[in-house]
Amino acid sequence: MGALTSSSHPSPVTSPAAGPAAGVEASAEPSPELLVELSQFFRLLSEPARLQLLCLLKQGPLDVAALIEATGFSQSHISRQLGQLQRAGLVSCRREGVRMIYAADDELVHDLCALVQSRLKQRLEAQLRQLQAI
Amino acid sequence: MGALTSSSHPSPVTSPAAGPAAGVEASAEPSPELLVELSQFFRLLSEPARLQLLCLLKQGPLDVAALIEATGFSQSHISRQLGQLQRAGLVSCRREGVRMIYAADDELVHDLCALVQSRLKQRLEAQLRQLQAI
DNA sequence: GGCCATAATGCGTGAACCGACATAGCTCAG
DNA sequence: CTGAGCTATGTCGGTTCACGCATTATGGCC
Repeated sequence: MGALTSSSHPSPVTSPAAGPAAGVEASAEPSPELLVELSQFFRLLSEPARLQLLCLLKQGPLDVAALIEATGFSQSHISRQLGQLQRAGLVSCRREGVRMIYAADDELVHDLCALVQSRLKQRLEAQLRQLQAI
Repeated sequence: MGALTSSSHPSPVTSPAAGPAAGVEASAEPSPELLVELSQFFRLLSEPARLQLLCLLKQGPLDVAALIEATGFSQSHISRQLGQLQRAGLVSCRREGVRMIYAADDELVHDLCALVQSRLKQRLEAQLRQLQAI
């Protein structure tokens, strides 16, 4: 059963975009480890709380108390999220007496957010046009 | 208790990057809805399986069977992930007889992956230098 | 019409993780 | 040294979600 399918069609599509032939095997495919690392990075950004922390820190260094005040989350939660972001190198912290001052340590995040934001806007506009066309 | 600390330093940091003053309130802060939408988008990329599907489709349109073959996941799982990606507009599908041909429908994802990948590489190199310095 | 292949959907299980409460650790004032 | 404030961590309940199995829906072939 499986033999027929695998032998019958090297190119699974009949459209002109079938492919450049030859490289049936994974050619320019990223390694599983890279995929895992990429996904782990994106996972950090997949939580509104963490994104909010990054946005707040983008405007300047803040201590944990200020972040608690700004977000309304519990102290333990804030501290945990900051720990994750720090391990990923997205934020850095230093002691200021008894306080811990956190600072955004990576411009990339905001670039990514801006790119995605523009894409979301683009999609909404397209949906709007579709609605208006009807 | 807090009176002394609050009266002594309105700015929580003593470093030169204390802040632009004035805008203590959330000024250029994104709305919670936007944060949620951004996080939902990033969540799509927070799973190695979905990233792998996007990478495979980047090299050309493929049907579900080919994606199953390439990834080793179950058919139901592949179909579900493709459904999520399609709802987000990252992939598009068309019928080809009994087959469903999926195609990557957004260049942005690969740009994002490339940016993050370069960042990961950068971090690894930095760690390597730190190890060598010792 | 039935039959088969392909893809999509219900359902269940297990792990991962959010978020809060309680506790321990660290630093400074007295 | 002792107490008080700020932060990090152990623990736990609730939710989400990946992943596979079984079933259903859809289109081609006899």
